[in-house]
Amino acid sequence: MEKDNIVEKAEAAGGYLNFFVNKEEFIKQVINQVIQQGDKYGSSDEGEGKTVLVEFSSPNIAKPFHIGHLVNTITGNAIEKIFKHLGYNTVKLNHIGDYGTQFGKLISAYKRWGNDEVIEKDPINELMNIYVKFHEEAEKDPSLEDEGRYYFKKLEEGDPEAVALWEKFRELSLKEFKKLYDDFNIEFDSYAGESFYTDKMPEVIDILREKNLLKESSGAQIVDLEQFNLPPCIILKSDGATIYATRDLAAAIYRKRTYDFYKCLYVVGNTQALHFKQVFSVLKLAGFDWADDCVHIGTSLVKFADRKLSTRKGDVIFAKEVVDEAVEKTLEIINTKNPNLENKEDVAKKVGMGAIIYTFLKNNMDKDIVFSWEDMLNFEGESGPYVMYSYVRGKSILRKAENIDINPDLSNLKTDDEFYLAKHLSLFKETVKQAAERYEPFVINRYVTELAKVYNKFYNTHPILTADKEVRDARLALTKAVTIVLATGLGLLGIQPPENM
RNA sequence: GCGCUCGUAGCUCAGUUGGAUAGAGUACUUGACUACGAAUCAAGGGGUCGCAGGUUCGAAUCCUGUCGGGCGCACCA
Repeated sequence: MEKDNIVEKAEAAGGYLNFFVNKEEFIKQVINQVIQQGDKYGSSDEGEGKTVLVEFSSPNIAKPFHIGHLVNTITGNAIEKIFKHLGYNTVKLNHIGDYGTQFGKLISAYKRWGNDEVIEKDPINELMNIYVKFHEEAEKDPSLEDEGRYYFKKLEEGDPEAVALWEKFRELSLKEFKKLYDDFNIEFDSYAGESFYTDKMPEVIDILREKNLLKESSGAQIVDLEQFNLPPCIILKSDGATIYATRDLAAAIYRKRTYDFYKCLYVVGNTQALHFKQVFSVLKLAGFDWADDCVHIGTSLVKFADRKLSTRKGDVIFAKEVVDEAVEKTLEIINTKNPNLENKEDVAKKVGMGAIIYTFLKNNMDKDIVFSWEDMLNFEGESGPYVMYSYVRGKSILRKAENIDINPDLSNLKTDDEFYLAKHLSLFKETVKQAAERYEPFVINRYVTELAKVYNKFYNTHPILTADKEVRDARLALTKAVTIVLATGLGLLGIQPPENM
């Protein structure tokens, strides 16, 4: 054990060995460390020189961004920030769904019913509308399907008109998605989607063929994965076309070459667990040992308490609705509780976004997220606003303090509540590490919640500004340390707390 | 049928490598604003950790079985 002044004595008690710490010394060390390191507190250099790729969000163009995508986006964003805090060089990849027969259908639909004016106004919904219309019409007139396939073929062949239309859809969609990413302050390093890998797939097939891994089965080319106790992975469909597994293989190889990643994290819905097991296994069979560095982080399915969300039945929640509701609700609360607040809209947005992020990162990903407007918009108790409010109160006190001793005597922090706070602050680094090891942002979420809770208790029982000067200054230092860690922790989740609310 | 996963308070969930009397929030009841911001705090009731075996000084945690829910199981992604 490291020699320091913290452990005072140790004694055995009923089969346990109890250590007694020198609280005074402990508190001093923790608080000084937090204040010195500021927003670097809890960081580390364990990731130095290592690149971690995080693939997340990955919406399909020309389709609405629903709540499932939102959960995924928020989760991936937090994971990236957590790894970054640990010193890793991180790269955020948005593997856009921009390839497939569906785009042939969309081109066909556009040529039939597309109206540029309407599309400019509300691109995704209008593209969605004509896409749905295509399917309705195709029920009556099956020849439409052929037309869709025809245009997809054109697209693959590089036909200028088809390509131009596809690019237009892609641009319009991305523009729309970026609005949402802006709301959450998310920026991607790459939008290389499925289409980006089209010309990289032949090589994958060559590699697999060369290693004798490809087998013919019912007309399709597959890789047998029986030794892994997995169903076979289809590489080429019986019509000779590629499939998403092929694209994921090409993407993985491309990424390894381009970034030489230490880890490649796929933040994708839990429902695709088997798919990733198959893809990683194929890579392994092909001799790519780095397949072990590829990790599927399966995000939670979102459902209602009594039923599951169903796109088909129109029982869906769009990301935009969630954002709008949260901001509106926050504005209402501000208007009743703090009507004179400046920049209400800005604050409402921060608090609203924070509430959403908090809700989605509240529990571990093995469980489904039971969505309820009531819970999401309840800003009391364990919630984003609760933690942000604790931060805001701390900052408010710090702003009011005058004539502070920059280097206060921290031995004035004698109460249990103060000790618990210091104790909790000391746990931050370990918490960040654990969140990364488990690939679970909720670990951070629980941490900041607990810290806020302990601070609120302290706040409610002990005077800060009105305490004797020496005690006051020590408590101010403690408050400062708490606000630093709260802001850092929230930041790792992608939550930006306001200074007032 | 097979694989993965979950089952802890009315509800939503913590409880990582087995340890002291199983914890939060919510909801409900009650108390605290002439106090640094009440989006806060304090107090109370609420449990066969799905069930049954097993491993051992000790199991919510590990093993086996079983029941129940979710997801997935070749040419969609």
